[in-house]
Amino acid sequence: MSQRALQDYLKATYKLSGDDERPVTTSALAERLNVAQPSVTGMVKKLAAEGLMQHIPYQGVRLTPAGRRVAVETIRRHRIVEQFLVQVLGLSWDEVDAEAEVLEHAVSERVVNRMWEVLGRPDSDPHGSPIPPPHADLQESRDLCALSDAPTGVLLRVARLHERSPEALRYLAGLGVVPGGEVRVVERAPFNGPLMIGAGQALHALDAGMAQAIWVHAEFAG
Amino acid sequence: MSQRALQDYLKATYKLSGDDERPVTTSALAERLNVAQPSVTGMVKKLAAEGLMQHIPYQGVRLTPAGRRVAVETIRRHRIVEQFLVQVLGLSWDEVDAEAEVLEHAVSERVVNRMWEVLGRPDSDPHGSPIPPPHADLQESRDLCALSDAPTGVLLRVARLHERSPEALRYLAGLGVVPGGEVRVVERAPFNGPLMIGAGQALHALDAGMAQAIWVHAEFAG
DNA sequence: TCACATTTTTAGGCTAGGCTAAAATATGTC
DNA sequence: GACATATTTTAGCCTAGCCTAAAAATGTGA
Ligand SMILES: [Mn+2]
Ligand SMILES: [Mn+2]
Ligand SMILES: [Mn+2]
Ligand SMILES: [Mn+2]
Repeated sequence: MSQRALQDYLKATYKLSGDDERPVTTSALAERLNVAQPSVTGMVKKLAAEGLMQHIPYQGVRLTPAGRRVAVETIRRHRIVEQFLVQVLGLSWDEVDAEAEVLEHAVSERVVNRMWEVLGRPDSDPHGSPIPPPHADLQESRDLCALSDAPTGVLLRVARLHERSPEALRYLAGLGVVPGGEVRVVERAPFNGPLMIGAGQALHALDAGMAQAIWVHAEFAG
Repeated sequence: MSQRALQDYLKATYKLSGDDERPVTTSALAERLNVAQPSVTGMVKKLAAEGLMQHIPYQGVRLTPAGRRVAVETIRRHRIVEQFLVQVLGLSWDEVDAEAEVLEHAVSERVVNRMWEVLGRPDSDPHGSPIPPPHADLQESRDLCALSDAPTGVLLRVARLHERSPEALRYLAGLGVVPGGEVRVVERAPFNGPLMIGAGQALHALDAGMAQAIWVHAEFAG
């Protein structure tokens, strides 16, 4: 198996599985990886044979501890590369994801750790996602909740942005929604409708899907 | 075709072809790329169909102008990455070649040009090989000759080291042979035998093959 | 509990980039 | 100019990673 395919499958499984490590369907993987469902079934069998996944036919897949380690190391490389591209090479934070999606498979452990050192051992990437120390595990969403699930009226601090398209990120930044910034949910339309959010002085309508990509600190003692 | 295969084949052809752009045999490519000869014939046909090479069966291959451009851009990325790994990330100059061999296919034009700017637009890599400006052509061995062809007794300045193994590079550095350093050919054994070279105070015997990897300025006005 | 819609896997095929063994071509020697 | 030898190409095969269409398993609701 190519490193690229292997790492992308494990990473996608990890991200879809969540902190509670619930099983992931092959169709969810297919959608996330932009490949057909039978392609996923084929790859999943190989990854299971390698001991990186557990596959229960018709049920779904789960990462083994070994698979989880590969996934976490790949995500760590991705985030360090992103931070490096922004801090050292001056690329803009909304466009580094695509570059990192390739480079995460090409940088060696030595190179990525040197990057991390040169950056001063940062603990998060340009989108607010955590960077663990070498070989450490990753706790993704400690004390965070999506803006779509956040209480109304409370002042909240933005922790991370999960949206990957540069356009979406620039749009959110234009609204004042950036990691470390403040937002308030003013009103929530019923039936999973758009949210009215306050950021700075202004009030904006925000699609519910986009609100899921915005993670805020659950308790904001601001 | 994958970018990786395409770029490595064109790069190898460029390097084996030399400044006079003489035709390259498929067996020479096979040896350089560590693949079997029939694999090269197959790839060469595809690259010729893409307009990147001209293939005359049983004779050899030559790069087209388009193929040469791809080769030069790939070599440029390789050398900028090497210099960046040494200068910014602190890797040692004898071990960056292997890293660059992978990264040269993964860094985008934007990233490599930012690296070049951050480095202060260097005109050579850690081994003394030239780095052209963006989109410029490459003149590899202007006024250089291999130590194996250099005149005896004359003080020479080392321009570049073509050897790729870290062990060989460290050995040469241990002898005092580094880009920018000085050497003198004291004696040359007949039948392409070893050379006696002077570097600093000391005198060393050097294999003729290794002497081919050392390029010196043809006229040293030192 | 059984029919039906949905999800997943299997079956079979394709391209890329390798391989070995056999056939074709080129070259050096007499 | 003919032949032996070396080089190169062709033929046929393999694995990886993708695809579509068909078959099988799942689970829903009457
Ligand atoms: Mn990736
Ligand atoms: Mn990120
Ligand atoms: Mn390469
Ligand atoms: Mn170099």
